[in-house]
Amino acid sequence: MDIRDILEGQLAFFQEEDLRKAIINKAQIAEVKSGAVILDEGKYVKTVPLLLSGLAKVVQVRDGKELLLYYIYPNESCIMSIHCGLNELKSSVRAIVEEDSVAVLLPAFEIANWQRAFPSFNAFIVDLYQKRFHNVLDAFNALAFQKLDDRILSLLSQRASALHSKEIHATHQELSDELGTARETVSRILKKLEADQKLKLHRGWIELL
Amino acid sequence: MDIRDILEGQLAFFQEEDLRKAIINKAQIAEVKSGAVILDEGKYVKTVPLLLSGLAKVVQVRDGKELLLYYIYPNESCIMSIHCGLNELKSSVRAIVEEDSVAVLLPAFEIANWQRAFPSFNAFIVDLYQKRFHNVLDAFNALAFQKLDDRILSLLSQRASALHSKEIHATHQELSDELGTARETVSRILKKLEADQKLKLHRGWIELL
DNA sequence: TTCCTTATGTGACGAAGGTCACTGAAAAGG
DNA sequence: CCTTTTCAGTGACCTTCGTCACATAAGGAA
Repeated sequence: MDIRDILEGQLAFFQEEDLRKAIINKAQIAEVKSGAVILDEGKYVKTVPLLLSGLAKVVQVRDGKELLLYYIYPNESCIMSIHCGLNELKSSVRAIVEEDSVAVLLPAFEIANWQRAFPSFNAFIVDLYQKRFHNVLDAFNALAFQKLDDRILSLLSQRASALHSKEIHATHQELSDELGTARETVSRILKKLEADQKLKLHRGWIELL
Repeated sequence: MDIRDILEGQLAFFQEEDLRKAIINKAQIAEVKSGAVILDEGKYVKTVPLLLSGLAKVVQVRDGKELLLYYIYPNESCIMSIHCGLNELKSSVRAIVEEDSVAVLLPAFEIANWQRAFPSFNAFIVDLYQKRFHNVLDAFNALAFQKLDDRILSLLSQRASALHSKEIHATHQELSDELGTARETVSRILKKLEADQKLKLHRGWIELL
């Protein structure tokens, strides 16, 4: 089966055929390995990734400290890329691939045109803004009102549901990074949560109960 | 001069005449006093306010604690109202008028129609999402990476520039509410900032230096 | 096995802020 | 003026976390 046909199918939520054609003609397909940085702070945006499969996360970075904002799921794009592309801004966040992914790379300069020309593309962007706005508000709330043990539990169940599995493969260090806190603190709290029968600890992975 | 003419002028950034007409026909004008709550958490949204003059703030509330998200300036609307209106969601935030304001109240059920029919209305909404997204990210960053003294200074200069004045009329209690912190702490830090010649304290107001 | 790397556990200590309990000073309203 | 509110200042103490300094333990690799 031709790659174009696969794309045509994957992009069915773009109703206009002309739009799908335009995307297939102008965009590239990229396989991206886990750990790759799709978008980095301080950089200008040339292409906007649209995730076909896999998983990516968007984090806020500041003097070494990283803080999770939200995840990008298949059939979603990175609103910060679009945002920066549209306004020729530098990114203030970093996007990192969590699981090996396949993405369509849309040229940034076409975004505004497509948005003007195709209602379903505009709807796609507005919808994305809405979702991310919500995500960032949630992240804000977590930071503002929840204590670390709740935030850790939330993060774990978020990851569990993202990967459809009760086993989260991550080190305490990785978790503490996403939460913007210290590894030791995460270890201590995880120990407490284990004592409370909420989870089971293993080297390198955690089992939610 | 007729109120309709004033409106026509104020709404000039909506390019389509049909849109301006529609707004003038379907919308109400309201004068809102300082302190009024335009949008409250847990409520459904019937009308979307578009601020003509004045100033409002949007805060996140949780068990009594309030936290400033961003301000709404003239010619802007409340993205959370739109968001909730479009998706028939309950609000999770509260919007409070800071300075006596005049607003056009747009019926929520028309928003989606107008957005579909009028490019400039769509652009208005997308633009608003962008701005607010940015604002919330900033709030998130402040919370995540800045210490209280910086956050207090930021808040004060934000308010100063919003009101075009170096005198901020607010009690320590009000400031601590917006920052989600304790009044005593704000008092202590303000004292320190005064000692550092960054500002001058008075009863009920603060002078930025 | 043995060695090495990486992940985790733990104690001691400190800093930032929140909480409580007052004190005193300014305005506002009789 | 005098009384009542409202605002602001202060000390003592507590909690949550971050930091530093190690001790261990689990897997790999040789």
